[in-house]
Amino acid sequence: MAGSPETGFQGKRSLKAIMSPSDENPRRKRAANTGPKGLGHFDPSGRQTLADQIYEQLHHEITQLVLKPGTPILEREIATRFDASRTPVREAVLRLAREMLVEVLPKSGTFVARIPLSALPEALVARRAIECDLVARAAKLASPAKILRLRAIIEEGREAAASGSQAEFDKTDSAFHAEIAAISGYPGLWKLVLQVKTPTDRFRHMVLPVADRMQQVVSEHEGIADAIERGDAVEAAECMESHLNQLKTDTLHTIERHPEYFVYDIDLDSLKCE
Amino acid sequence: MAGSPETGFQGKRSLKAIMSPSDENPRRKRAANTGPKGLGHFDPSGRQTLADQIYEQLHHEITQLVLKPGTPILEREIATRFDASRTPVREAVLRLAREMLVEVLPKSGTFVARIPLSALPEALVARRAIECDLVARAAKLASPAKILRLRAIIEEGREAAASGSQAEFDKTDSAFHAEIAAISGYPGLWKLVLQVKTPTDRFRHMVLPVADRMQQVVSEHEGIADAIERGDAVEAAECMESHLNQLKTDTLHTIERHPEYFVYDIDLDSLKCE
DNA sequence: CTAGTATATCTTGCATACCAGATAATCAAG
DNA sequence: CTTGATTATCTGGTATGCAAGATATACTAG
Repeated sequence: MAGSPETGFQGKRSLKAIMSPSDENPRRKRAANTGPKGLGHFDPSGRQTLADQIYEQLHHEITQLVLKPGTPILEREIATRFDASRTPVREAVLRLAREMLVEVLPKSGTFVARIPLSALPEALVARRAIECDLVARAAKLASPAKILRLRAIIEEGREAAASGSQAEFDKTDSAFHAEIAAISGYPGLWKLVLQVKTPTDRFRHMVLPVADRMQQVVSEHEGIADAIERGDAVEAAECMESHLNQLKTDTLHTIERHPEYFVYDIDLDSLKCE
Repeated sequence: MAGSPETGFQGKRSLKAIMSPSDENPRRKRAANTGPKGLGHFDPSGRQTLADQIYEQLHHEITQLVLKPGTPILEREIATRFDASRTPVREAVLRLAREMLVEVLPKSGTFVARIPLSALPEALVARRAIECDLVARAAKLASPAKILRLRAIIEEGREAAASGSQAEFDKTDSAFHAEIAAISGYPGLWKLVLQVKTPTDRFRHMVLPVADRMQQVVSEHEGIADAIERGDAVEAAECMESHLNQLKTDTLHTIERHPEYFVYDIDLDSLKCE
């Protein structure tokens, strides 16, 4: 799961606008575009701009820790790498800057950002608050069909775990949580979670790959799905909470192993408590 | 509250990097920038780029409903208005597009976005989930000093309400909720709330200005502050929830009065339930 | 050898120019 | 009058060029 949290708000015109009949001006003058009139012109629009592609690639490389914190980002170099000009690269870099994935020092340089320590507990709190709420709603609303889709996703995850493909597994993990958001009736909130989730994703990739963590996640997902199927909102929320709490494991140890990857904007000790 | 939800991730270099002493190359060649080495170079940096200014202005005008949904955004026109080129304007527009405040139809035009109906309940759910959690934590952590700051903000709100200044009042409202996030120990999560909050802000500006709504909000804020002061987490969360639930009022009525301002991506009826 | 200064050369921010695609006005045909 | 094709013209996406500021190296003075 690497893609952009939100694809933006682009779409294709679908309906012709109404002509304004009376215009005596002999000069051919294009009238102001009247804008989208039709309903539901939301178009996920396979159309992808160059900037989008560059953004996604860089986002992927940064979150997967291919590009390590501190690495310089040369706009010019990226441009040639993608055989494009600086403009779309700059667009992508600016998006990454707003997501705190890169830091840009004006007139100096751009670098892959270190992870602010504060982002880790914040991500935890936010995810718990939102996802526990969503999963509880999902438990009350789930239809058999939806539950089957959930089971299917879990099964994909089991296969990915068996084949040891971390990347593939991560995708199913995202899909699982996104599907719960969808079942709960608020699919749009998943992209909110995606935003806060990013720092923890980067973090996860620097912890030693623990062998059976994937299988453990699969069984936790099953527990959540079971609770949803039973319609047990409280239990579902509790499962989700303990599932998310697993993110805390190895935190301190990992930070000690890669101290140069973090920004110490909060006290290290505050990570221990709670 | 109109400012950008997040200022980005820009900062000034503060520490000189270490020189690499051995470089026999007689040609003057500037070595790659070594990037930020010092800790905590986060610099809110009064420095504001042209694009930032344009973004903030447009953001303000859109959320305050000065620019109504459907209004065309002419990059060229905006550029001349701000006496700048298209480049920074484009930057600003792209940011607005990602926040769903404008829709850009490639090669056709850019328009102030209509409000997706789905965004309203989503904002409610997200805010309840996050802010109820935060206020409960705040209730457990609040120090007398923090509570005084909260009271001060409430008082500012009361004055703004008395003078009937909606804009001023909105600022204090944002400040109140932001302060609670700060007290809870997760100030960064307020910007998350700001994101989902935007559509409801636009919505609020098209409902007839109800006379005493501001005073009512003040007393609700007081109730929340009281609960926090007593350290009653449960009561605080409940107060916050009912406070946020007030956003639902007049929903359907307002939508009927301005049907052209919305995108009907979900069923109207689904707004009634719950 | 050390410390401070000067300068070459990099960087990002902004301005301008160009292009393909989309729209609206006009025209032609039924 | 309606419908479809034509074309001028506008739009956003991209490429390129210039300027101000920041850094690393070379240089100078002690």
